[in-house]
Formats: sequence, structure tokens, C-alpha cells
Amino acid sequence: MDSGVKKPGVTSSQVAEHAGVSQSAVSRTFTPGASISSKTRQKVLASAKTLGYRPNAIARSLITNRSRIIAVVMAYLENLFYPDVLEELGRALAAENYHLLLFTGFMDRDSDPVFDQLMQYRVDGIILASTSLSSELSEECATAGIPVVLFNRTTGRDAVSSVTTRNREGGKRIAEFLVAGGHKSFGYIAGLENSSTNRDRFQGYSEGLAAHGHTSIAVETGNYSRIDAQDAARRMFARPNRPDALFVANDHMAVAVMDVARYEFGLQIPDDISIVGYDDVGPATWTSYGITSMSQPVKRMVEATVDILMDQIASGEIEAEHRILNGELIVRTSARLPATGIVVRDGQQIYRPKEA
Amino acid sequence: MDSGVKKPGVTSSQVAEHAGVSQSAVSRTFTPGASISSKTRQKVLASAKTLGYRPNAIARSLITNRSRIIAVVMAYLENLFYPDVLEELGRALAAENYHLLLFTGFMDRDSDPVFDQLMQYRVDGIILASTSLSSELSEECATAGIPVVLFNRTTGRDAVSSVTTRNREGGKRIAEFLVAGGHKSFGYIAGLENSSTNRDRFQGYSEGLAAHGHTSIAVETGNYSRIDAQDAARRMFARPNRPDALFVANDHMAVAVMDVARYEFGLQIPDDISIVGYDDVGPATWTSYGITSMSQPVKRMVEATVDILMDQIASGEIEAEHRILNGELIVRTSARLPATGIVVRDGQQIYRPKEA
DNA sequence: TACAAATTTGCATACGTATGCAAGATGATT
DNA sequence: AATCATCTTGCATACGTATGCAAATTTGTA
Repeated sequence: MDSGVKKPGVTSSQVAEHAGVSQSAVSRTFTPGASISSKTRQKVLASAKTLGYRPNAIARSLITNRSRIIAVVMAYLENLFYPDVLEELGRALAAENYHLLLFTGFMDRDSDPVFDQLMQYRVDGIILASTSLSSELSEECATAGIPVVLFNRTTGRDAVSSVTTRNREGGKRIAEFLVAGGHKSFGYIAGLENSSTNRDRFQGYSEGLAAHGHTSIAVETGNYSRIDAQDAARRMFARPNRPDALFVANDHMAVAVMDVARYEFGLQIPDDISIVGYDDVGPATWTSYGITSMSQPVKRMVEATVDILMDQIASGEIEAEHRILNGELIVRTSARLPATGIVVRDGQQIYRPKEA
Repeated sequence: MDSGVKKPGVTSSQVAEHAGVSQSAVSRTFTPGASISSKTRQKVLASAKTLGYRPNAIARSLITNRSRIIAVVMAYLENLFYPDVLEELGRALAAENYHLLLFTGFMDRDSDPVFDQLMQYRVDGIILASTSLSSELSEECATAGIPVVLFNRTTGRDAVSSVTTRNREGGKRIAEFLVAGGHKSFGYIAGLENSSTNRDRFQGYSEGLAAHGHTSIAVETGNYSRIDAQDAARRMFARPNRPDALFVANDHMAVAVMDVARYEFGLQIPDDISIVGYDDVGPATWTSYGITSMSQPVKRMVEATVDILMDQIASGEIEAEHRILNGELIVRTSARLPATGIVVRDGQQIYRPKEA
């Protein structure tokens, strides 16, 4: 039964009075690197403890023009890859004493309200980890002078920083792997059609196949969504000339595709059809699926992202920077094995054809 | 190649000057319900648009003592139930014009730093959706006068609000379902041992079984973690008297348990063993698993949570409130079916024994 | 038209902190 | 002991907005 009023909150002035020093002294006590003698510092800390004082981050932000808040925009969390990323981001940002303001669940082109919110909170940086978000948003932010990093995505004009993996090379390696496995007909379940990851992966895939004389690819679109992927799979498997090798643009869709293959079409994997995914995340690693998949190194991607942001915040320079990391083709049970090229590293089977 | 300085940011005074009015007028234009004529309002809005002005939420917070930020604390996102909750929370809070500050990835008892951060940002409310978080934290926040809601969790002393489902009744219904299915020996894969959900689910389960004369339950602990659940399953299935009915405390563990059962022990589900889970989330619904599971109505739980917070913020009264919602036992393929009691609602099979 | 009531406006101040500047305290060097 | 360099400290002010109060304006009424 508390009073109906709002919490009062102890201020630095109150601490100052209690400790018999100036408000400045209190401020300096809680400002790393400020000029303060250890004697008064101790006095202040003691008073602060007894009064239960904590610096008001809001007021601090107002004067320093730094909120120590990073906005993270993610269209959806249904794909476990993103929760994974989110958790790592939380860790990495906390380590830098930054905090994470999450925006999610609005995958329409109607990005303006989000942008408004971002601007209103004067966030110090923005991470766009959404494959389906208007790329105007990123430009808008950059124009406003706020560091932006595209996570797992790029835009055509590279005015804004990004962190990605070699999606094209990944698609190519998958093609080589499937060709080496002796497959003859190939399919592709696409992600969001206007996303850079989808474009790059498919480009690499088709280039890789073309290099071995395979120029025809059966394509259906799953939009990186489970439901759409199921429908795409149904169309794919109902084709008269069903492919015997299938690259699904991410693992999230791949598990849905595998369920359709097994339980709706009675297909044996990998005997009747080989399936390869992308991300190496969550269910892909479970025994039921065991998806052969190009990995994306989440931890290193997150490190790079935070690194770029911290750099730009510290320097004030917003020069676009592009970090491109390597993945590996993790070999499991969802696709037929080629005769050679599989090596073991860190207890995992990976595909590494000798490049010559 | 921008200048090295920080973004300037348009202020209300600049807008005021441009529009030929006072700063107060600008403020009132952006304050719903404030006293302002529509004529000056239009002038201000026009100037604001041309200058690209957006109210500074930080400065506003300082004076109103309201940050419009809700802190969400989640220990881990590995279990898809939580990303699901997170996405709904994002939606619900955005609808109320609140924002979501996410804290995650620190499941140690070392909660003090988190608490510090929360306090420093003067968040308007806190949602603790973490099963493994020190319950002291919640009391601390309540003491500080900040509304707190425990999500999917309670503490012994009900000084702090909570939103849960009827876990005990859920456990009981699962017991009845398995007994009605003709099972004779029963097991339980436990969640975190000191969590309220685990305690309540197990209590209901054992009460329900006891009511039919089954007093011995094989228990192993999976700590709501995938890895631990696998180990627990191995121990469980290696027992000489392996149970033929198994209640796994949540779906996240249940899928791991099913994989162990099928691929390490060669068990047929549900012929050799029936498995029932809890949450009705993610993989549980996939064909590969098809877990019979007690549902938790995420959407309604989130609504209740936000509702409680908004009430307490608006009124300033922090009277603990406990919302307890109902779930249903969704029947799929992971457990043997009882002869009666299964009804169809909304296209789903659920178990509803006639209570008499 | 005159006057009261209601509405709108600007002034001034407050929110809680950080920081440049000058004054004061301390220590080092001869 | 005297001079100078180095630290500490407090004062005053600024950050960008909201709001009580009184003055100014508009609206309504007789």
C-alpha cells in the first residue's frame, strides 16, 4: 500500500549535501577519469550507498548527448537465427556498457513510425537485422548522423555499413558439394526475393552449377517464412521432374521443407532427395533434421557489428565499412556425401574441396 | 565524409523561432491534450516539418519523470517460447507507445549490475520473464517503486504481480490424459528445480497420478536446457524400468528428449513411449515432433502483463495483482490417445475429459 | 456595445547531470 | 623557505523540454 505518488529518486545534490561536498564532486565520482581525490571519492561513495543513489542516465544523456542506447530492429524472431543474434548482441553491448532497445514485429514498408521512435530517443546507433525492412530507413538514419549497421544484409549503394558473410561463395560451395555428390537435377527454395542474402546465395548457386554444365534450376519462393516455405516445397515436390538436390535459402525454411518432403510426399532424405540449408542454426543441428548447412558465424558477426558501431560513435566519423566473414559448409545427414573433400575440424565435418 | 562532430539535433526553440511563437507553444503542439489553438498548431507543425524536428524523448523524460521505457529481462532465448513472447511484447508495448529495453544472457545470481542499469534508466516498468532469475531482484524493484510483473513465474510471497497459467491444473490434466491412455509407469523430466512453473507442474502431475493410485514417478532433471534435457533423457531411458509415459516440463526439452528416444534408443513414439510437453510452442507443432502439449496462451498472457503495467503506471498504485490464465491440452501424435475425452475446437484436437 | 467567461499564449523556472573556468590546496624542486 | 607545477574543488551554466501562473486574446451572453 504505497502512496499514490511516483518514486522520488535520490539526486546527486542530495548526496552532495549528505557528504558535505559539491554536486560537481558527486558527478566526478561517477565519471570515470574525472579529476577527483580518493578521499572525497570515498566520502561520496559512502553517502551514495547509504542514500541508495544511482546516477540518472536520462539526465546524463541530455547533457552528454549520448544515450548509451543502441536500437536493434528485427522484423521477426520466428527464425531462431535472430534470437541467437539478439542474445549475442545483448552480451556484446552490455560488455561495452550499452543497452539494447528492441524494435520488432512490423514488417510492413511502413517504417516511418519506427524511425520516429529511434530519433526521439536519440539512440547512439542502429542495428538493422531485418531482411524485410525498407532500405530507405537506413539511409534516413545515416543522413541524420546516426551510425547504422546492416546485419546480414547489404544495400546496393554501399553508403551504409554492413556485416555479412560470403553469401555468393556459400551458394557456390553448396553447388559444388551437390555436384560432387553426383546429383543431376537441382532446385532452389528462395528467401525474400528482394533481399541481398537471397540474391547472392542464388547467384553463387547458379554460377556454381553452371560451371559444371547445369543451367536449369527449379525455383520456388518461400520468403524466409515457414508457411510460405511449406507451400513452396509442395509445389516443388509435385513437379513432374522433381529435382534430386535442393538448396533451401535458410535453415528455418529447410526444416519446414524436410517435414513436407518426409510426411507429405514420403521422401527419404537423403536417398530420394538431398537438402542443403543456410545458417547452421537451431533445429538444423538436431538429430531429426541434421541439415547440411552453410554456417554463419553469429558470434563473430556480432563482434564485428558492435566493433563498427563503437568505432563510429567514438570517432564521430560515419564512414561506411563492410565486414565480410567466412562460413563453412557443415556436413550432416540431409544430403548425400561426395567421395572426397570432407574434412573434420573442431569435431565437425565440413566440406573443403581442394581449390586448385 | 561528414564532419567529425556529433549530430546537432533540432530543438523546440529553433522551431519556435522559425514559426514565430514561443517554445511553450511548440511543446504544447506535441503534447496531446495541451491547450493550443489549431492555428498556431498548424504553424508549428509546418515549421517542425521543414526543420525536421522531433521531440527529444530524453529531455521529455527528465521533466515528466516518465521514460516510456519498459525493461524486459529474459535469461535466455534458446527456447522459442521466449522469442515468441518478446515479439508479442514488442507489439503490445508499441501499441501503448512504450518501448522495450532488453536485458538478456546473464543467468547467474549476479543480478546486481542488471538492477543498476534498470534503475539508472528510470524505466517505467519491468517484466521479468526469466525463470532462472533471483527473486530478490523483483522485490528490490518493487521497493524502489517501479511496477514489476513476473511473466510465467511467481514467487512465494505474492508481493509482486505475476501472470501465469494454471500450471498445477495443467500437470494434473496431463496425468489424467496419460492414465486414460492406459499407461502404467510414469516419468518426469523436470525443469529448473527452484522455478515455480516446474514445482507447480510436477505437483499437479503427481497429484493427478496419485488420484489413480500411481505413486511412483521416475524423475530426472533437465533444467529447461536442451543439453541437460538430453542427459536427463539418456538416464531416464537407460533405467531398467523405463516408464512408458513421460511428461517433459516444457516443449523445448521435449524435442531434445524425443530425439534421444528415437535416435539413441531406437524407441517408437508413441508406441514404445508416450511423451507430453508444455507450452505448445515452435517445434512442438512441427510434423516431425507433433508434441501433445499443454498450451500457454502467449498473446493473452502478454496482454495481461501490459495491462497490469499500464494500470500501475497510470495510477501510481503498486498493488500486486495476479492473473492466472487457462491453457488447453493440445493433442497431437507424441502420445497414445485415450478412448474418450478428445474434442475438436478451432481445428485443433484438445483433451477435455468430462468433469463430473 | 459592454462585460464576463473561456481559451490561448508567453514568461520563467525546474528536471538531474556534466563541464569550462578560476580559485584553492597540495606537492615538488631549488 | 620560496617558487612553481600539478591536482582538486566549487561555482555557474547548459542540455531540451514541460508546466504553473498571469497576461493577452478570443468567444459567448445580455
